[in-house]
Amino acid sequence: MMELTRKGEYAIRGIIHLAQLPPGKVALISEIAEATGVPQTFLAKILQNFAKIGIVQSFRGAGGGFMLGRSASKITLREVVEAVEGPIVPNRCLIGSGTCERDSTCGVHPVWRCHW
Amino acid sequence: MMELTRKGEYAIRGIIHLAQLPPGKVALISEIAEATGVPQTFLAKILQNFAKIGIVQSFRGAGGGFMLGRSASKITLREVVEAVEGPIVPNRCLIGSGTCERDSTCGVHPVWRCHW
DNA sequence: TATAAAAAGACTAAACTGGTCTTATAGGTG
DNA sequence: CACCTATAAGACCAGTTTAGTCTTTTTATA
Repeated sequence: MMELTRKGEYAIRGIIHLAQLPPGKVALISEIAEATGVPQTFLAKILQNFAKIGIVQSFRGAGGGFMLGRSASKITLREVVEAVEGPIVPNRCLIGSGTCERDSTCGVHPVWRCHW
Repeated sequence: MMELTRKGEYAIRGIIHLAQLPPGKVALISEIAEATGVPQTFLAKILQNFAKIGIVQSFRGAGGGFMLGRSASKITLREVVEAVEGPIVPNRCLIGSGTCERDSTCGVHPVWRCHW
């Protein structure tokens, strides 16, 4: 199934919710979870990860919460998806040269490479 | 990981092997498996499935084996991939209307739909 | 009939998915 | 300082999927 996982779908929903907030406003995880219909602790994990790579900013303690780490126009859907799902690439053998031992003999490799 | 599974990769290798044979020639599963570096019983499953949907033709008994079910030019990579991995669609909510209960309220849906 | 080959189906270990739960830590407030 | 509010971190878990293997059956040929 070449589909997003739940995690990917949830990540997008969360980011979009944050993007629609007035700039500078922080949102509680409980609020985001409720609005997006995502299990709160699961969404928290996702956003915590995003905080590490700068897509969102998090604030602990009273008055804390989450907001985007930079302006929405500088965050791509692809970036969000790849952050949770890993690189969008049709085949492992394209990730880097040397990762596939069939690289030199397999007739499929050059085709993938050319179309990607 | 938005990647092909092993099964998808193996399927492609198998089909390409068959496509490179002289037309009308049947290949033993053992031969295909060896040439493509795929575990034989696993590849057999894949090709047996392809036989059911007509992508390949199979012949049992002595002198049997596999060949393409139609000319290679009429078989698309997408068809092969979708046959093993399921439909290539980024999000479950696009599969059919009514499959997602957030359909009417979710701001993400129309975006997906429009770009797909 | 013997043999060669695919077909079918049961079975398995390991990894991944989609979470939950508990504890720790950081920041405000009185 | 004490207390409360929030995120952070990490252990844990059931269920599903992946990537196979193994055995038995069926079919075709010589």
